[in-house]
Amino acid sequence: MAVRMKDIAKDLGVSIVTVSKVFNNHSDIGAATRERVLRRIKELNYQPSLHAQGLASGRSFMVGLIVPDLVHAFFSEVAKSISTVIRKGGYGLVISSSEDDPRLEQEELLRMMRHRVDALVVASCQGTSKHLRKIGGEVPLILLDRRYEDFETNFVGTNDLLVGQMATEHLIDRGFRRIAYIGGKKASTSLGRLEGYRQALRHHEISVPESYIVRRRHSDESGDTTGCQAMQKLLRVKPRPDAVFCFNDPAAVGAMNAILAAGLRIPEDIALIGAGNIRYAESFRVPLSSIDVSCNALGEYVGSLVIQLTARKKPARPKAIMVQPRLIARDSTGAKMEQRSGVV
Amino acid sequence: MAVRMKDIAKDLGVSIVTVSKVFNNHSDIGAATRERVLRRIKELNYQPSLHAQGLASGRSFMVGLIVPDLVHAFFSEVAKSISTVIRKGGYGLVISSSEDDPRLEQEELLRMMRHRVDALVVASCQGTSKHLRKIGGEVPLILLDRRYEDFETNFVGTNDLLVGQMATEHLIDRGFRRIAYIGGKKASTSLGRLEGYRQALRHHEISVPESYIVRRRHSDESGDTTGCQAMQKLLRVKPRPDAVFCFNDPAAVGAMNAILAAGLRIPEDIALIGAGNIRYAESFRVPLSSIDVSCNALGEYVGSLVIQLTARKKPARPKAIMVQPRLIARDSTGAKMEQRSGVV
DNA sequence: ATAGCATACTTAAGCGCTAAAGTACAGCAT
DNA sequence: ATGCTGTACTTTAGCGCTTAAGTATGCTAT
Repeated sequence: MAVRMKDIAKDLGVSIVTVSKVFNNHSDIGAATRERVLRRIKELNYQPSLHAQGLASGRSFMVGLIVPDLVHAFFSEVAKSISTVIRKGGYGLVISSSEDDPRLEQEELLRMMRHRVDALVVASCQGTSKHLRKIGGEVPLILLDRRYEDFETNFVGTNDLLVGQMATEHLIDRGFRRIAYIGGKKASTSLGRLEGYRQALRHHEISVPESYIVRRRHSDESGDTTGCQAMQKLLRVKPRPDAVFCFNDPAAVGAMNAILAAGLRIPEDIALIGAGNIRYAESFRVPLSSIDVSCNALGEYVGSLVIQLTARKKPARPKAIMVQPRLIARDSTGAKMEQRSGVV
Repeated sequence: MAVRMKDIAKDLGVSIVTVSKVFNNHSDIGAATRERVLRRIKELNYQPSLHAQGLASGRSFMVGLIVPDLVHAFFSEVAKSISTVIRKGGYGLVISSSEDDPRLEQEELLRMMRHRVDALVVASCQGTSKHLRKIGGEVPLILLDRRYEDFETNFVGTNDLLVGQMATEHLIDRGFRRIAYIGGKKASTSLGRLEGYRQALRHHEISVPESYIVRRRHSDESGDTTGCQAMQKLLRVKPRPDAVFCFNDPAAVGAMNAILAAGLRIPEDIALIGAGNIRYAESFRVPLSSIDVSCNALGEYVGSLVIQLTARKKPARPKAIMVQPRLIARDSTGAKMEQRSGVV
């Protein structure tokens, strides 16, 4: 088995607590002893057992993160960012994916509770906030990206209304009028962006048939497949839309494939805009216009919130932090080719 | 704090051990008591502390996974697959990313040791096998995707020689002769694929200048940027290559951007093939030919190996499992447009 | 009637650590 | 000499669980 404090203590003829105190930088240890212990720790490459530490101290120094899909570049990018930030605070990240399945998410939530994580970050795909409310009572909880109307807790995400407005406004700007929407069924991101889309259209007194609005489940896990199916449905609607706003980029990729497979051109026949500005967005068959949400910013907000929440004992008033979205116009909306950042 | 066995035991007037035995399905508990305990467990939504379980049992039921880059679709796909497989065996997955930085990888390795993971899966970016050898002595270790000449341990990955041969053969088949290679500096995948590339060329008695072979560091984390830079270098070589084999898909995307930015066409001016067949490979600006490596197969092999390794106490003879690669020809090598699987 | 045995539990010990309380001793003032 | 202080430790207890080793009870075979 691994080296224990006990081993080091025995080797040096001191008590276990002395070793513990050296390791945790307590002040009441003499310089000479400290030196000896430190050397031995290094020699044996001692690594404390997180099990024991967690059990004894009541803190795990672990943060849990549950996302709907790790392969979705948006979430892995955010995960990376969160991990980098909290690592500086001495926290580790336990990542897990719900595959956009509420049941699996619930299981993973419980698993995180078993880990006794010090804080929990969830991009939830639950239909209701019921389970999360319960969890929120036990451990500091931060909702990521998606939130619930009836559950006021810490939230870090985007102003989705604005995302929807910006995307739709951009399409209107570019002269499109028959603008369709592809979104998810439950996620608040989809709802917020849909509302923004509707407001923008209303503001410009553009009306579209309800059949222009297609919403599907499993919009994040394998969003491209769903996006493709949704687009195929839209292609059958008369009059055919001349532009589509997809609530996320994977869906937009799927839509792109469907449009091109139908022999139509982007943006000449149908323009396309997504949201998230994922890695490779500019490298798709038609470089994809998107509403950028800074993953780094999200990760940093989450990270500092984690530090805050774990520091205080009294539950603080829930905080909602929103990252401002930003339009990135590319070919798929006929915007002028901008310099590709991938080209150095 | 969370509910403990102690609470349930007190509520029911039984001993803690009785509760533990019910929870772990021991046979020596009466049906009535079992029933009562089970009900109370459910009522209180009891979740055992992994800290305590791990400490007492010496097993953590955790598997560690360290990859160079979570945003690289190949690794997140494999992570997903591994997680799915080992979950069935009662194991959880702790994922962490090294950002293609050997120092960070070493830190994460140590963190995993602190977790006392029951097995460790690493797609390593270390220059040498030194640290990994040490780790391998302490916990069942599985190298994923990349291996070391001088370290015979469990390995799950691809036949890289074959990957290189298949890609190069395909380019030769398609009539290209001035074939360049873009790869990484250290990773065994890059070395193996390079060797396959060389063998294929030799076999067809094609010789290329050494300047056709470009190798860069950080080929996985942000591989697209590196691929782009490498391609720019290749574009300056005279005579210009008419085809490029990139050792992974992100690099190929970067190369693609560089070629198109230079005003050249794919595959008319330069053909391109990658490896990994990542999600979206068919959705890039030019649908990308690639050598497919089944992420699911990798995940399943890793998963069953984990189960095997954790089951036995004696260290078994190291196993090397290789997934057979498969050519997926798309537009970027001028292959006939195949049906896009994204279109249903 | 009694040993033998299975059934259904409990008690005891310990996993590796931490936090709190205790102790020994030197140096100093009174 | 006595008490007081600070320094440098050690002892004790306990975190929540598991494993192994009891123990009490009723049932069966002889």
